[in-house]
Amino acid sequence: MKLTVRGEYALRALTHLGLRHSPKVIQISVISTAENIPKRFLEQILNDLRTGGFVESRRGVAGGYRLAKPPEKIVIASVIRHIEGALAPIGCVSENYYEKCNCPDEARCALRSIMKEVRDSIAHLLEKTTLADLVARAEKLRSTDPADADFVI
Amino acid sequence: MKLTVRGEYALRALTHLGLRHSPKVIQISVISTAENIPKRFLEQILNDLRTGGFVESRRGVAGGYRLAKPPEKIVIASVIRHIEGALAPIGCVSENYYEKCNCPDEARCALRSIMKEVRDSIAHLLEKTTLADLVARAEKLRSTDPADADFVI
DNA sequence: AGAATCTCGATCCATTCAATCAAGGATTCG
DNA sequence: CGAATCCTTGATTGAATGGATCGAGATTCT
Repeated sequence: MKLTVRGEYALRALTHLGLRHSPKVIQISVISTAENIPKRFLEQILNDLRTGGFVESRRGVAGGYRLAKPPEKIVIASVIRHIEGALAPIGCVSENYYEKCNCPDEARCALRSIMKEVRDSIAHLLEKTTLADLVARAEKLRSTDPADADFVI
Repeated sequence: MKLTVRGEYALRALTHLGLRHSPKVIQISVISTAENIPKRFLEQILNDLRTGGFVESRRGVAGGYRLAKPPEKIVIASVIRHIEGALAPIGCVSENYYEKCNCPDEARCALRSIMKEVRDSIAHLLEKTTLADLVARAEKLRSTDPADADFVI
């Protein structure tokens, strides 16, 4: 699994929405400045998250985005799969995005068997983690180290 | 971590050499045809593995490649790091290829804390796996399912 | 109507990947 | 020695991907 900037932005935006989860919507520009994400790019990403069913939008003057379901129901693995594609380090061990590789005999490929284990450990971790966990961590981390916490330039 | 075709080829070539580990060298063209890897490309990759200290070469008529050290000493994580770069899914949690990310506060980034766990589980798995393990798996897999094993077209 | 905001497709540029090519050196065998 | 064989190095190509921006259109509120 490789998380591109796109995926990173998606998860950071979701965390932002999760921390302020409510029926009220939040504008792209607010998230953009708070999270330091290029606005136009974030636009694309939020739209993508919408078609994936993770957020919902409201247009017009008081428009913006909010989560489409409670944070506990948003599984990180699903988000990454939707934005980035396979979790697996190589196509031939992916469950959701399988691709045949060109090795002589896939069923007896030793590399494949190792990579399968890598995939499983990644998937296991990310399947059990939800946006609620991310939000909880964010809240916990926010309160740590209050000494430096004030040093925001 | 994402394994490109380049890394896949590198590990398959190493496995090939590992299965036939001896002072005698094996030619590029032999590995190329046996493993179904484009010869010119494999040339590049083996050369790269040589500068990484994983294999050594012998020139001339009876030239070729062999492992530079016993399979037990060749750690898969090192190979992947040399060929592909970071194991971590995102730069800001990489131990060997750290890159700062643009989130407002890296030390309190919830995403980073999750990705750190992913990185650790990947690294743990690949650090403890050596080429000897890969070879052992290959040998074990070779003997399974002997019914279909003969059907090589 | 008009302003604010999301929507959606087109486009751009830089980088990476996979692969090939070309020229040259080194080595060994006969 | 000379030729075959093979490694070495660097350049290059073509396709795909990633990051980002733009512009016009649709929607909603006031």
